[in-house]
Amino acid sequence: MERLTSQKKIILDYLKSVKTHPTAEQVYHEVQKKLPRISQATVYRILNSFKDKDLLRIIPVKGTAHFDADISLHAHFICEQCNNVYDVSGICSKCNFLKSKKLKVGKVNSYKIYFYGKCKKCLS
Amino acid sequence: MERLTSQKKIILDYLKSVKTHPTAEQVYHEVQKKLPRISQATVYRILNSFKDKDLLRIIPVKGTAHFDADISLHAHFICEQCNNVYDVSGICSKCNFLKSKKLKVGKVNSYKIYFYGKCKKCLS
DNA sequence: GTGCCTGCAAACATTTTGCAAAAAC
DNA sequence: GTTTTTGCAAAATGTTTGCAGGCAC
Repeated sequence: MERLTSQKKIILDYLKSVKTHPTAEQVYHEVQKKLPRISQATVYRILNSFKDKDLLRIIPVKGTAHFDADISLHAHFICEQCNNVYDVSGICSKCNFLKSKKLKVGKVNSYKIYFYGKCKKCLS
Repeated sequence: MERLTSQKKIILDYLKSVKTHPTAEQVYHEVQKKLPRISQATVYRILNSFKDKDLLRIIPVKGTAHFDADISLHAHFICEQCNNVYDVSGICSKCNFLKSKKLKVGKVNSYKIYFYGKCKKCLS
């Protein structure tokens, strides 16, 4: 039976509370404020278990995983300058043909759309 | 001035010759057959320089970069079982609204579409 | 010959693992 | 009390870097 620990609660609460998409490192530093003795290994283990339970999605940015606890269908914008990740909603609903479950190459379970560019903050 | 070395030639030839999307490790092992003394560092350096010159695209699969020397606009299918990457053509041309250069969050330079699922080979 | 490029080894960043102690149930 | 989970440290993985020697020009 799985156990509900304060570490899991606090990590999930944190991820749900932010609109950004933090890395494991950022989760670790933020959660550390409430649990000073937590270790990075625990953060990674918990994030992986959440991923396995489909509680979050991973956005790969330059070889580093970013975590998104909003699993509703939406695209992401990745700033190539600051590496921050932003949500882009409304795009996926227009792409009906992306929803096809079969392709020549195999059976599709899911799809992802990523935009790359320069975010508002970095443009100014 | 940049110099044309046999390492660069052989790596690019290899990437152009395959329809798969090899990792740096796979490039290294393949190129090693022709250049037994090549090092992994050289492979990484050359792949990075090709990326900077826009000769190839990177497809991130579970934290590992796969390299695609076909830079024409196309989507990718990633098999969640064997981690192989396949091309999906014809999809992007249907997504005209993805070509918008402006989003609320910033200025778009490019976009990518990834499908995830189980490939033909792993299904059978 | 000059200066870019390579090979080697070491460093680096991110993530995973083994294990004993601690916490959840 | 039993079993899962944690913290710590070490290892594993993927990638980058410093530097001396080698090769392209």
